[in-house]
Amino acid sequence: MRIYDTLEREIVDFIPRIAGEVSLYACGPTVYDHPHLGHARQALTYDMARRYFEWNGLKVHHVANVTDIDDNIINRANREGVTETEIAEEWETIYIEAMDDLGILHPHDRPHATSYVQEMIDFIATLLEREAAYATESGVYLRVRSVPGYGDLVHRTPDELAEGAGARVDVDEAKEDPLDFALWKHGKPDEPTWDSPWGPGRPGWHIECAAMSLGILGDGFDLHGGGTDLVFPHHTNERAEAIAAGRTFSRYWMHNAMVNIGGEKMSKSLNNFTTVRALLDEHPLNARALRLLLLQTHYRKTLEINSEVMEQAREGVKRIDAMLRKATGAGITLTTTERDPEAIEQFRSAMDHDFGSPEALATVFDLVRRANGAIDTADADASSLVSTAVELANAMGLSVGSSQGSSEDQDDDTAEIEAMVERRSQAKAKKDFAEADTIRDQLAALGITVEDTATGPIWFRN
RNA sequence: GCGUCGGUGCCCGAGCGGCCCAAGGGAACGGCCUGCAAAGCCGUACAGUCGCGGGUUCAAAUCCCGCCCGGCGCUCCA
Repeated sequence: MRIYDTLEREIVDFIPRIAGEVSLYACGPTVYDHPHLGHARQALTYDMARRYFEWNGLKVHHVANVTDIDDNIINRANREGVTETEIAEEWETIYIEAMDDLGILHPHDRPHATSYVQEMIDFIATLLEREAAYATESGVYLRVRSVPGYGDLVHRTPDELAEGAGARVDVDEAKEDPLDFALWKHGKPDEPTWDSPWGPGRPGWHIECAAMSLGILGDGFDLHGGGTDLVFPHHTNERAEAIAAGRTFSRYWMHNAMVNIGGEKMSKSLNNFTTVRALLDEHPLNARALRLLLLQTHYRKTLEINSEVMEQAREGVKRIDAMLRKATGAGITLTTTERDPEAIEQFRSAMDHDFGSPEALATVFDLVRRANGAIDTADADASSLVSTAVELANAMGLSVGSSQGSSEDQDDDTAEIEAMVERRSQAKAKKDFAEADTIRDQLAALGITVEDTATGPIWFRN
């Protein structure tokens, strides 16, 4: 397995800390608003990675945090006149529901910043002991220039980073250096606080991820991921905190590219975002179509999402579904014993190269085409081709053939539909095509498509 | 401005120096199948070339240099 490592800035061999196991930390959301397509891409990227590792038989420990205290949450709580906890809980629930609907596997651990305050305090105490941090009247700060290799992740020296820093950030006169950032902020009125050796206050920046990732996964864990916009300052500073504390941090860094809309990054601040919920509500196939669209684009490439590409992706999903429908109609059942070894090898080879999901998916679609042909000609290979296609698609979370969509609420009229399909067959047998077509139109009006196959008609909901 | 990533057919988008006269998906066109459809299969046109100009190499979409254009980062941000 080879992965593009942001730190090395090249594709490197990925060798887990413990053979056969992968520890993965993917920065999760700050919960104060709807997740948008950018969050979906982030979550889907690491879901893909995790699924692929697991498909390969690796034991994955996937950690994704929830940041449940920060300025945005405090601001929203004050604006709405409720507590920070209420805001965080409300939006975390909405976030998790959205991710569930996207078919994203739950991380094995979902730590909350507010549950790790003591660990953060201990962490900061260590930094002070090592003189990598200092206290002022406003809080505790990391002495950034004391950290060896600071800026390596963004490939900038502290001096280069300092060029813009003073101009953009309010310069706190008490800080030794403009680059230094708060590890602990002393409490202000109208803010929740925790007791600490430095007085009541709250955690500063980046420290929650450093404390939680090392706390749960331990030193030298394997892989740390997030969006490219987190490389600086978030990941750079998390890493600095860990190094300054004498810890070994993540050994590989992965960053997914942004989702663009209208040529610009989708983001809260630009207010140009589409929420996951809005996309999901727009079409029942969109959860799977979004996953397909993202998988068809390499995770490190910026992707523009609009209604046109979503429509194209939905057609792709339909193509895979149609194959399975056709196979089922022809009496083919999925097997776990027969496989197309060549396709499996191609798939694995593509994914092993820095998660080459677009190429991996190309082998799936090749399989779909070959399977369709085999079904048409009643070829003996049909069953293994179909099974392999379904297995590989599902390895990427495309939910082929599972209880996708709304299977439970569609039972009430099934008998009626089947009766109509039967009447149409009888009409066809009597060569009463006008009647047959009338029934087909009626079914279409109910959102039902009927397809005639060599083994009789099959129907499905659009 | 500095840093970084990218510019491939009608659209999306792979392509890890020779297996690329460039994958896969979508759309289009023709044929087969069908009572007609749908789905599917087969085939065709699309990129004679991979933003532009140089260079390295026996060989470049793939490496190097310059230029043009765009994204992202330098600020909360997935």
